[in-house]
Amino acid sequence: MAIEEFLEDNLNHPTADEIYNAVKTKLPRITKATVYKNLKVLLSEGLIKEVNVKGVTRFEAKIDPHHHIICKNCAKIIDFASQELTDYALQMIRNQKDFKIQSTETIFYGICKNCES
Amino acid sequence: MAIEEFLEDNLNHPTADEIYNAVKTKLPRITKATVYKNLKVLLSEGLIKEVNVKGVTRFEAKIDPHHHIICKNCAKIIDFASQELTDYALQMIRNQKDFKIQSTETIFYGICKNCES
DNA sequence: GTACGTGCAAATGATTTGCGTTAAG
DNA sequence: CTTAACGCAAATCATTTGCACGTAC
Repeated sequence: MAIEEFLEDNLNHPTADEIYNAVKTKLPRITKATVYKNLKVLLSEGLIKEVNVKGVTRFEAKIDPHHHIICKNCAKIIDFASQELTDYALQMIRNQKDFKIQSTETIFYGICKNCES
Repeated sequence: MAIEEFLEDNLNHPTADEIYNAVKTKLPRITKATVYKNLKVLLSEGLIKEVNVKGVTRFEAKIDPHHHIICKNCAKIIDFASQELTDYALQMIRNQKDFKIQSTETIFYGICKNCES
């Protein structure tokens, strides 16, 4: 189980399948079911977070709140930390009465260096 | 096909399944495959947008750029229009060099009135 | 022995694909 | 006739579930 955490720190925003393949090199007998079960546990413990892009679910080790930049072409994700932006967004929404807001995250869509040829 | 668009305007952020059920009352012989095919066409034409929450894909008629407030409990989504927030976010990211940013969207997570009992 | 995490295989659910049919120009 | 959209059934893909087993306390 600690194996998952280890992996989370290394790769950037892998899918469940990518995690499975990576862990398999260390634990050849592991199955996807086990990976999913552990991801679920880690999620419920708040140790990791899931991000959804174009219907693809990816996971990341949860550090502090941050934002994401996503390539519209290859779906690559990079983090963008900015407490300032978080604060500003929360400021904007402060008098929303139908929801009790708990957190916020901004997503930027664009094309990464690799994909603009 | 125009039927889909019609629906998009009415319901708020329905899933493919909800769209299917709604359209079926008008066109009883329609199938999910047709709904998916049309959703794909509308997406590629830029007439609708998809939003992903907790692995659930929802669709909305594309109007102008806006943000979303999502209930962590029931996954209900409501829109939050704020050009000001959009502008601020783009301002924050302006000297990002690895990505050519095209758009941005902020998501707020919270609990809706209905779900806080 | 009791409980928990595992591997495995089967089940589920969403989305996609292939294909024969149909309606419109 | 030709094309594009459709309905249908089967296929695919991600994720989940049930269950029997082995290890640790």
